[in-house]
Amino acid sequence: MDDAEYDLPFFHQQGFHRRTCVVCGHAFWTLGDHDRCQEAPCREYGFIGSPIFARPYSLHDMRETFLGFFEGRGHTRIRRYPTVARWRNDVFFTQASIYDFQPWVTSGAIPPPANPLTISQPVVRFIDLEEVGRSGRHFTLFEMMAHHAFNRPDHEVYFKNRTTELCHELYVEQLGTDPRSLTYKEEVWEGGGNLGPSLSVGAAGLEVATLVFMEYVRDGERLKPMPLTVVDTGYGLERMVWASHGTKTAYEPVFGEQYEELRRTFPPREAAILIDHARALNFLLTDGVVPSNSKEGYFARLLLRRSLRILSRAPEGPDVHAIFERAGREIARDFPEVGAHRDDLRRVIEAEVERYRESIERARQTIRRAEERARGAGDHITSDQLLEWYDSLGVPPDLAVEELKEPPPIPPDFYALVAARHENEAPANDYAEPRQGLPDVPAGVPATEALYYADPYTVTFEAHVVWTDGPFVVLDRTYFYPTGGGQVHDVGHLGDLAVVDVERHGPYILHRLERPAPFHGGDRVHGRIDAVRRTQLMQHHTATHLMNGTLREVLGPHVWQAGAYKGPEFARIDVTHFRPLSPEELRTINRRVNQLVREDRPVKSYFEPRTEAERRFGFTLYQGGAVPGKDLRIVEIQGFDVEACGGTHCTHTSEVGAIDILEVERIQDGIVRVTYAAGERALEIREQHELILREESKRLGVPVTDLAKGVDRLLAEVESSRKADRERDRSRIERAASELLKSDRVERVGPITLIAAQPENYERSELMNLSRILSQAPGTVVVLATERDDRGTLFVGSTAPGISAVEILKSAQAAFDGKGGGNPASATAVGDTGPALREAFRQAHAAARHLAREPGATAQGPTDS
RNA sequence: GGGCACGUAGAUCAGCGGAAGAUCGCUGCUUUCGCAAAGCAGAGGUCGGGGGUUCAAAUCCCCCCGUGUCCA
Repeated sequence: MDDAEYDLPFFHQQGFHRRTCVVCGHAFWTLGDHDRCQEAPCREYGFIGSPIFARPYSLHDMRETFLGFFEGRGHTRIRRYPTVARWRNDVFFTQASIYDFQPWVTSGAIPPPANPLTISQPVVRFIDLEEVGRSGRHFTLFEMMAHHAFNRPDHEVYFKNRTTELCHELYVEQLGTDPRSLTYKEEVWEGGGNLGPSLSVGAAGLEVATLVFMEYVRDGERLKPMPLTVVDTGYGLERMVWASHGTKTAYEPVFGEQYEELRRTFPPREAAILIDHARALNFLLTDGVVPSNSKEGYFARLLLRRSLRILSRAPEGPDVHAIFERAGREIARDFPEVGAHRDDLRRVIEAEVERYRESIERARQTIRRAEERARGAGDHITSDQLLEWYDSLGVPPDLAVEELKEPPPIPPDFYALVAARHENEAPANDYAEPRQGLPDVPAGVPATEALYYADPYTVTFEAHVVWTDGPFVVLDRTYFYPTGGGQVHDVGHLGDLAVVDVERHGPYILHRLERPAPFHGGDRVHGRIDAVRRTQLMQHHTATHLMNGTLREVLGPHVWQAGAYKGPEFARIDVTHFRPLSPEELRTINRRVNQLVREDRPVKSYFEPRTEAERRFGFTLYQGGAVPGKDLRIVEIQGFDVEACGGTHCTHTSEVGAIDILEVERIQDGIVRVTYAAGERALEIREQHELILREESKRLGVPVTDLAKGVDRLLAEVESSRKADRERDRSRIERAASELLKSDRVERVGPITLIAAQPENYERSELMNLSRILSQAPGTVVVLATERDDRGTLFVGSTAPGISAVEILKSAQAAFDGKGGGNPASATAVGDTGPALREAFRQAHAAARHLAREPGATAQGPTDS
């Protein structure tokens, strides 16, 4: 980055000079006479015991001071975004305030909610989890204070100079920092293909702000200026509060009294972890994360289980709910939504605590059994086993060691070894790929006016072609709905040609025709939408909002939409929930959702300024993911459900007709999927089902109401006939056995009873059973041969301990080219038929007779074996 | 999203290429005035589903389905 990037008029006006840090080598600007930048590790902390601000601040005071300062300087205060970044698929959590505006605002696709703006954004970072409680300054969740400006060529708000000036003014004039103690270190920021200069602001060893200027796009080796430049700043609120107190760690002023109290029971590190995790969980659960074994849910589980593990070491201490709720009440003073559904969150935590208990109990059993087995084998549990248990059973190594009589040592680098087990795994997914295969519309083509928002009922219209490319057509205005928001696209006709697909592409709506478009720019075309399909899509979409609201109502406000699909055949919604739905819950949901249909509530769709909509309805608006932009399209089912949504909807709930739940499944831990049909499709499916019921009841000859009984009867019949088959086989074999036992096939050879026979057409398993019956008495050797399906089978069974069935078999196998083997008790080989088989049988018989005469042959073996 | 582990009798699990098992529970009998308990006997299994390898698969391989867990 060019030095000139940092050479700001502000620095010169104020009399800053540029130095180079003797430690890190970075250039920095200062009014003082430092030879190094004022950030650790280049210099040690200097604010402990001597705060750098004029007075101590609480979190609340500092937040208000910051936001007020920027409001006083032309910024609009924006509400926080959820800590779960549902609007992005490259990350789970909001890790910086700028995440709120990526990718739509920062790419220029959608205008920011305000410009410039200021915000306090709680952010979650798991990268430093191990440092929490240890370093005295790390948190899983912290508030990133920020002021942002988005500059377009035609509208410059402010950039580097003003940003730096504002920052300096905040610290010096508002907070009373000695201007000579501040250093502005030159750095380069890079991320997501963009980069730009940044200034890291240090004071007394602390990095008190980062000022990032997103300015360039990397284009190979060259840098291209961005059409939209962005001021991205970050000020750690907890850090600022800490610096205002100058305490030993940041935890005292941030965690306050609760920290003092917990420290009476727990060491400082554990007390800090407990509160830190409780704070983060309060935000995460409020924002709709349900603890689970994958994705964002796992991080919530991790925090909770770490806390439970600590708490289990102090059984007399407070329980997890007490700590969680205490922390929640503290947060609710400034973020009321966090305290709003405490009972519901309590249930979520209870369910998770229960699962943890079960999981630990299971693990304990496994450990005990494994050790018994190992000891039985004269072996012991290895450190490697501890690793395996942690990975596959979730047993913390210290717990495993507690449980073992002879524990192995826990490797000092245990968690590094765990990480090593996972290092060859696929990396996390990236930004969403832009939709493939759509042509780029050249600049200058006017944006498509989307008419379906205002009027979802019109299905025929006139419009002008503004651009075409092969089968793709862009009109000046359209009623065709493009795939989006989980709703599939319309189909229909433009002129005589079928529209097979409709996609949104930037500001354009692309109609894809069945074949290349014969249109030219300026042509007037007649559009006709498949009204039946559109109506069905509208019914499914409105049904989905009804279902979503009902699920929240019945299951609790922890329920958030985690995905949805509205097609012409059926619709489905995935929601966060901590256990499968019970039949009673399902019934309640079914009743309620259809009641709402019958109530014929008005459904209003309208645009509203974002800040206003958020103020009125809160974050549950964003069920389909956060929608940036100044104005939101609101779909409001009167008195029931409000969501930001771009889909086509019925205007009254009765138009949905009816909703039939088709299927409920747990698609993953923490996510429940409900599939249903509405309107005409609900009727169709109901008719299909009824037809099936009627036909099947006719087939079974029972009334529909007795179908279950009929099926039970049928299954019982199947079962008993299978049993009868088995019984018949058994008695046939038993008969054969008793005939054999009476025949001259039985001979006594010394202490051994030898039975050799060649029954006809037996299966291998039948031979085995026959032999089993024949050799019930100990000291019996059985040799059997049979032919079936052009294969000869030779079977030897032995209950004489000294005589090995497999040995006898081996001696005869070659005679009929038999393949097989076995053990001393039983052996089988399959090979040729005819004379070869008879020869093998003869050899086996002879070998058995020979072995029986050997001195080692006994009828009774050692009884203890 | 990926790795690993696990799905065997009503329950908890063993077996991990050669003739499906243990414990508890269940049923019956013995014993008892009755209960508990004990003893004896018995019922209960398409070894999650589907392909494959093999003379032979609960066991090995592949694909599904389900559960648990760890990591991103």
